[in-house]
Amino acid sequence: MNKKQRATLADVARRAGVSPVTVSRAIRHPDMVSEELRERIDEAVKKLNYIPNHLASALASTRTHIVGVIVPSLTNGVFDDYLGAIQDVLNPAGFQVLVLNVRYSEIEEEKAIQTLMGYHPEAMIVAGVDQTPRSLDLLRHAGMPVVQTMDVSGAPIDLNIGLDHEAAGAAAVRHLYELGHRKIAHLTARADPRARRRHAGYQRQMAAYGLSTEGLVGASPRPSDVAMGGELLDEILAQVPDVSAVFTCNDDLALGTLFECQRRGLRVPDDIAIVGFNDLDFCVAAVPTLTSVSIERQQMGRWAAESILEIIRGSGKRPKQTRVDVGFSIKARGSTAATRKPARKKG
Amino acid sequence: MNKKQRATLADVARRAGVSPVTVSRAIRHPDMVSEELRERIDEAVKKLNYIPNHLASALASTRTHIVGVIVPSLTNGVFDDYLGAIQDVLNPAGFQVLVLNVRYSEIEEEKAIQTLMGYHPEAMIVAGVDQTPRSLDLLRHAGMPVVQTMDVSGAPIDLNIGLDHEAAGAAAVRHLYELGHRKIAHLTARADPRARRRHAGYQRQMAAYGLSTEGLVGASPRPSDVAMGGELLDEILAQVPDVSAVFTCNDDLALGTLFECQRRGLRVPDDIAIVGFNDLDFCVAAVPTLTSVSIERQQMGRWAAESILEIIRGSGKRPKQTRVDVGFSIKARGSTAATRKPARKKG
DNA sequence: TCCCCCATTGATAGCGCTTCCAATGACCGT
DNA sequence: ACGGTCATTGGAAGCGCTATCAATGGGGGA
Repeated sequence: MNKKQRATLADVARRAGVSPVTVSRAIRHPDMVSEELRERIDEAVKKLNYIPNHLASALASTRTHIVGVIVPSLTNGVFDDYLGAIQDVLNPAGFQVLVLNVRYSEIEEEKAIQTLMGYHPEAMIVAGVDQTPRSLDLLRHAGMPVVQTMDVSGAPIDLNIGLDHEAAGAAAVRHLYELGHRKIAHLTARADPRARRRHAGYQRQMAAYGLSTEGLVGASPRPSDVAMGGELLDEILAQVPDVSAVFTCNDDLALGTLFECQRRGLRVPDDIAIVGFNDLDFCVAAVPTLTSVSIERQQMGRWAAESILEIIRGSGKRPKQTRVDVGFSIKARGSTAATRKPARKKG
Repeated sequence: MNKKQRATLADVARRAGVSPVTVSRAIRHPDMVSEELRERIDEAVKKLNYIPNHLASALASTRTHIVGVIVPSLTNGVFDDYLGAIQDVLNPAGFQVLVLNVRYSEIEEEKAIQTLMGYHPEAMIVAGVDQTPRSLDLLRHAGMPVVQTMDVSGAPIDLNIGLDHEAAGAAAVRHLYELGHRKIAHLTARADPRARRRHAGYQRQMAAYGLSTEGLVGASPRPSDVAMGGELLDEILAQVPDVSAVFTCNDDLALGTLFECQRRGLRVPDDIAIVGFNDLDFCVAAVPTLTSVSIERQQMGRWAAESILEIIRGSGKRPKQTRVDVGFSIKARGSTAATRKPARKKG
């Protein structure tokens, strides 16, 4: 660790015997500088280990080339795929993605938006549509493109891509109903707004079928993990021993449910059918394979990033499409395969 | 989206009828400003929705309050816990963590380090000790504290906290050997340097026991996922049908292995024992529960962050300890429970 | 009562870079 | 040979903020 300050543009200029402006140009628009100087400058850059100061450059040009992204979690593969897609579009275009993880906390999200704005990003991508009034206000007056993803409820701030979680929850119930299930449980961990909508969809569809949900909803305030799936299933079984299917708010809980069934000797899907949410990679590997609601997380990320580029490059022109519902699809697998007959109890 | 520029310090000053310096002070050192002015300024800040420009402030003060963190992946819970711990220390101290995910690519890592340095972070935390020569050079001359985490091999650049993956790999083998296993397989996905060391430890320990590893190593160049665990187990079984135990380079593969056993009707641990790595949350939920090598990812993150704060606050003084081996521990669970007797084949 | 000290506020000078415009000289056509 | 054009290069100003030091005035001690 040498204590000497990092080299600046001026240092490079001095060493190459040119003016600072020329160095700046040689780096950003090499074709505007004669070959001779360019080489001399490149050499000086190497020699001095010069790395442009992004803060100074951003300040002077009022172009930060930063896009702020707020995610509520990094614990599962969902946001990894999503972020990956965003970066794959933005990085090659010369933009840096600044990610803040707010761990499903509205207060952290408010702070994160504020922090992010301090960096003057050129656009912002936030997950969900349920920001606090203060957050909404900040975003609305941010003076930059804002994309809300993952959800399509309500009136978007600006651009919006997502899916209808209420419909997805209802569809999961429908899937099970059509397979003959009537006692359908719902398990949900610390419920973010989207999980809550899925729950609402479950309730609505159950009601539409005239089915009671009493004793069939297992909820925990803790963040979800696999073990919780088992715990919540325990609770349900204690109240409704003949529950025949479980729809969980995410795949972790689905996996935990599957394990708990194995532990108890309940056959899946014969005794209990399971539907998860997100369609993470382990769904196809599990035994039996897990039915899950698949969502287009990569597409959401890609679209958000591409729309932003379009706006920035088009100097503010709005893209023709500002709102997209990417839908969802139920990947029907082993955990909801048609069963020959009710095999347990009361059959 | 209003197009008008964001308010600046000067705008606030004008509105409050004070000088810009006073506004700056009122925001950063409120107790240095009289109550009356402070109130007037606060009001102006609110009214104008003023958010300090972090870039300008960092440039002027040469304090960015940024700590750069490079992670090789976000796909599993490992780096989530780690990042969470880092943020929990750094954020309250007024530092912003800038995370770059390099997806296990050395080239991306090189670029990420360069990018990060453009932001003039006050410290850097990188995962692993296997940076490219160019990366090492950049980090060594970065003129800031650098913490390498997750591994302890070789000569650290600066600070270092991690564990000995070679020893961990060997310990996993020892655990299985002592339970009577002799045909111990190793499964590994796209191998980052740490996974490679675990593999080396496996090889060393097998050799120490005089055991052959022929046909017992399943490797894939693809990034790991749960399904791959099954595929690799298939390969092993094709070559060594009487394999009795499997050590995987991570828990995803372990889970996939478990599922594959279930699919094939192989009993775990009676027919095949399994040891994973990382001890992710699902290990305790699986049936049987999965034995795994537990690592102190939160502690590594916390220590890295705390050491950085210590150095920054102590104006460069080195902490007494600059290198820590946090070790590892094998969480012995159901998947390696002692079996009564060899139950399959050749028994 | 006078002076010193401290608390409060402001003026000035950059941080490292880019934008904008001017200056230079080579080359061209006529 | 001369004005004009283009390709290069440099100078000056300033992005929004903070560090530094100066200026102001009130209060307390001698």
